[in-house]
Amino acid sequence: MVGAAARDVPRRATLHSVAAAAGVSHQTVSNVLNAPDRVRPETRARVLQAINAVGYRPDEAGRALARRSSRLVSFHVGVERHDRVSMLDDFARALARVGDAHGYRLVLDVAGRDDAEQIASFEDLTARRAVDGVVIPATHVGDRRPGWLTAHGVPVVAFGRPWHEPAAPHSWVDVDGRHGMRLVAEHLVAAGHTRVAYVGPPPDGGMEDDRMAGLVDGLRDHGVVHDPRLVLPVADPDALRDRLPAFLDAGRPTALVCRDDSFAFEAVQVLAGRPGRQVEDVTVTGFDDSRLARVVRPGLTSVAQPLDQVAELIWSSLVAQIEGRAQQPLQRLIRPRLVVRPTP
Amino acid sequence: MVGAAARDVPRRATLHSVAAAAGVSHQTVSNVLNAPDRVRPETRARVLQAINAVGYRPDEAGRALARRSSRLVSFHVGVERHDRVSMLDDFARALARVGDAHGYRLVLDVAGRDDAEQIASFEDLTARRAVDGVVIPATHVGDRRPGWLTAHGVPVVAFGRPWHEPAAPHSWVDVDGRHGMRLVAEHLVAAGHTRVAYVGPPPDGGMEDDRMAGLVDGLRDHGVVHDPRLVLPVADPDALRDRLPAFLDAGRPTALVCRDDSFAFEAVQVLAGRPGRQVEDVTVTGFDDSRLARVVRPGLTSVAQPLDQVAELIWSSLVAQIEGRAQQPLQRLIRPRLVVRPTP
DNA sequence: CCCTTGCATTTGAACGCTCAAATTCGTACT
DNA sequence: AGTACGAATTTGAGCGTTCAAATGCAAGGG
Repeated sequence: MVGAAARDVPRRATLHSVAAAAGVSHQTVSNVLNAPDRVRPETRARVLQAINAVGYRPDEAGRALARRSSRLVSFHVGVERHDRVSMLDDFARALARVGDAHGYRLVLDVAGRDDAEQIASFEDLTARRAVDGVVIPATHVGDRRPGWLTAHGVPVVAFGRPWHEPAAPHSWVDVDGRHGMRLVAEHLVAAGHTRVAYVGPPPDGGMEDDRMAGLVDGLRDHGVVHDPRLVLPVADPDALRDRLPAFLDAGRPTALVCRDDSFAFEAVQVLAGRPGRQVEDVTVTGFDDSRLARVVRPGLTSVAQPLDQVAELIWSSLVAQIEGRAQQPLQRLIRPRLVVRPTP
Repeated sequence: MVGAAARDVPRRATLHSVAAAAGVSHQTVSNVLNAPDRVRPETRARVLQAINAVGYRPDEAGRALARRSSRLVSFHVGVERHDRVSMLDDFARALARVGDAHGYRLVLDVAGRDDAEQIASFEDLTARRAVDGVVIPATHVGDRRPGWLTAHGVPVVAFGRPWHEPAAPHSWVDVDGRHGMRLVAEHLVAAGHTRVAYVGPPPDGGMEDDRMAGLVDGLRDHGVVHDPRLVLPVADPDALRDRLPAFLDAGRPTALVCRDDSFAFEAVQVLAGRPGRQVEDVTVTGFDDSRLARVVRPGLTSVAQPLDQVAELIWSSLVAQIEGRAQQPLQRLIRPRLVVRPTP
């Protein structure tokens, strides 16, 4: 039953059948589709009419084979997920949408437990010419993937800086977390806070340092000296449950700047659970402006990642690389904006 | 620079070059890969050796053209997102992972604002032979997409029942929400609850009715008659903020069964905000066992959708349809399980 | 000893497109 | 009038695979 339709149909329209119908050569039909300016307007109209009459659509496999390009890009994620709140979802959507406008599509590849395994997966994918390029949606300190891909001539753009090697020659886009945290600091100082604490994972030589430094710098720029004791290093948001209350009692901060929305969310929960105190006693801020930040109460002031812009940049570089007209790697830091959510 | 590697390489290994190296014909090499049992073990070993020596990998475009199948399946989502918490993420991951095991890959298609637009997108995709089939990750009452696809011979499996037309001939997999709610009811009755309220969107002739009915039936089966006044119909979780307090005061339920985790999450927030009362005074349950249910406090007892199993079923049917050996449509209801999270 | 059978392997033709080069044709230039 | 040019169009090859049919070859039956 299923699939029968494909067999019943007299025959699939091809470049040749359309050409015959329009009284031109197959290549003229191809030109009408791929380089309309090369064909005379009257001819073009006639061909277009024939195309519509038979409902012709170019076959992707034929195209891919002839142009040696699938117009497919791998969105590569590891098999395990670390983040409690996923931005991946919104990001993948933005990427797919923008890619469509460029004539490219996104393939979801879930493979590999670590860099080595993922690199093996890239090797396979590109050797089979299954994709034209790769998007790496998140990087980590010491990430070997972008380097491998670039070294092997595979078009790639990473979302995330090469922290360990700032001069790495591959393309990347990242959100300027430091700037984001400065915005948070500015906002808090303007609201009268002077005892501002930072909550997040300990320094890792990468993003963690960057975010915290942004806060400290931002506070300083607005006349507030950050007390180094007002830092609560916790690897995982879950740990806040045990450690946050004592931390609050010891330092008495009036604001809690969290490394991301997961930490912020957990912090809010802990605050809400303190007997005899109001959640609102301490202002909590997050980062990512995830769905969590939007639904939790009190609403979380958070730093929003401009995902559409990131997607736009990624494709512009990726397409340039794929089409062989990439002058130099794209290496761009994007300034996020602050989304202020006043406690109701 | 980029892309240079592809040009420098002497020449890409093909079926022919491997065949020449192994001293056999191209077809024998093809057989070693696609039908190993057709070739003598010694020959097979020799060919395999040649394949490894040159690092040959079959070209996907060539394959797709010859077998008229891309081994690509569209994961089709609309441009707008309705859900506050997305399971899409986990679901897409599960689907991609299982698909890989079947030799298929998932393409992320973000297109269309309504059924008609999405159908146009399907039409295009299949006419270009860009994909072999489609997965529809969520259906709605009156959904026209699965019907259109099936009528046009496009392999499709929907995640979600055809509520308006139970006998619809297309393939689908769904989670038995009614059963899930029965589990919730059973759990609550066992915990001693008798005044159990339901919170969720008003009846829609589909899933909404099903979930609520499951609760009512479940309660009855365990000796509790559900008071029809203990239903709070709200279209959106946000509305709970205004309406839940009065509802609680009026009916004094001891348990709040929510249509899904978004509602449950919102309910917990409202409960936590009530002056002079404990969150724990009322037990809240959710549905989906989303990330939200896992991180909110108190932990939400929720109904877990067995996404891996769903993915497994979807691919089994999809692949059967694609390969033309589908006997009859897959129409399967899966029983979810209850994840109990005791309030600490 | 020849013919059949069946297995292993080879041959050649698609599949549907794009690219590069060749051809046609009308126009302008000498 | 003859040639040169450029634009529009056509021709033919090639992309790398699979499928169907043909061939080669050894073993078994008459």
